[in-house]
Amino acid sequence: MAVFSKTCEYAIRAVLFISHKTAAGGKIGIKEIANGIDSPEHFLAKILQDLSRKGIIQSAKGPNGGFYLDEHALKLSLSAIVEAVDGDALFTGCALGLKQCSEVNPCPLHNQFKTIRSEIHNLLNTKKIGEFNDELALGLRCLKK
Amino acid sequence: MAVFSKTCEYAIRAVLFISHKTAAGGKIGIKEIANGIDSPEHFLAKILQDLSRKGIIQSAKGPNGGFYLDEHALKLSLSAIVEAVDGDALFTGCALGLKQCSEVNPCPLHNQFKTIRSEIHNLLNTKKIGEFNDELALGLRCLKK
DNA sequence: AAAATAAAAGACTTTTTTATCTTTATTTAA
DNA sequence: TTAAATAAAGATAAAAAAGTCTTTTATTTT
Repeated sequence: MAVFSKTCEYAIRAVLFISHKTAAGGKIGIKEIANGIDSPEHFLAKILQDLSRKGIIQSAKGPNGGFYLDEHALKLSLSAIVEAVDGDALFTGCALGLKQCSEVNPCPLHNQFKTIRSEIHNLLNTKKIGEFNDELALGLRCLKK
Repeated sequence: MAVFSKTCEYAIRAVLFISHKTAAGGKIGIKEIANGIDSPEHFLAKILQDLSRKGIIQSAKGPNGGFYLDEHALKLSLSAIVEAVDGDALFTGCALGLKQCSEVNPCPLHNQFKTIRSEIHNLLNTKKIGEFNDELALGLRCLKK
């Protein structure tokens, strides 16, 4: 199993791509995004529509339209994307799938995974959408293949 | 997204249950296991058949038959179960799903997730199947609900 | 040898995830 | 005000994961 769903992988890659490509203002179209992150265009469209409805990214129709990020969106952390797409199971769920697993009723892996989950949550909370722009511009980080 | 697939969650819970229930020798049947970990019986049967084929657990047909663990199996770590069921994507895959993500061609989250992945791998490598028996016997750890 | 027991195997169904294709609505610019 | 551009929405489809049910095979006990 992967850490994130395919949908969430595409979502994160797309948002970072939009951030990087529109850092100088302007918008970017779905075709260019799908191509830039190597994802199926129409499937990605659905994902971005959803993120747009949830206010995580912005969009505009018509000529010169496309996707972009507003001031608010730029300050969001990666966990906002993950929670919007995959929910909070990764941060709060039991590793062994037990609904009632808790401090007082722990599964065998409860304590160990509590630590790991909080590390993941902390990492995704700390990393902001816009903070990868520079390295992406320099070609030091990859979002496709 | 959860950390493990549902199949893998059942697999881990079932193997720990078998270990605990057969610690004194003897075998345990699929019905009792499914009931003990709150999983669908026939679905679990398939999972255990697979683990049995792969030598991670043992089984015997006929009256007084059932599932059990041999000497070798008891020494295995949880990562053996995870790798058998979910493969090694959790330990080696790119968080953003990029096939060619690597040290020289890293995704934006490569370094952070390298650490997290190795912590998970280390945890699962360290924990042995038999080491939960005592706490399970004392009712201090839960495998169902 | 027959009956009973229990896992193994096979066929099938349902649900979820991932993906594709077509049509509609909105906006801009000529 | 019409044509072009572009996201939004809807309808399917394909693939994978999860779950169920039935039949077969192997083993043991009587």
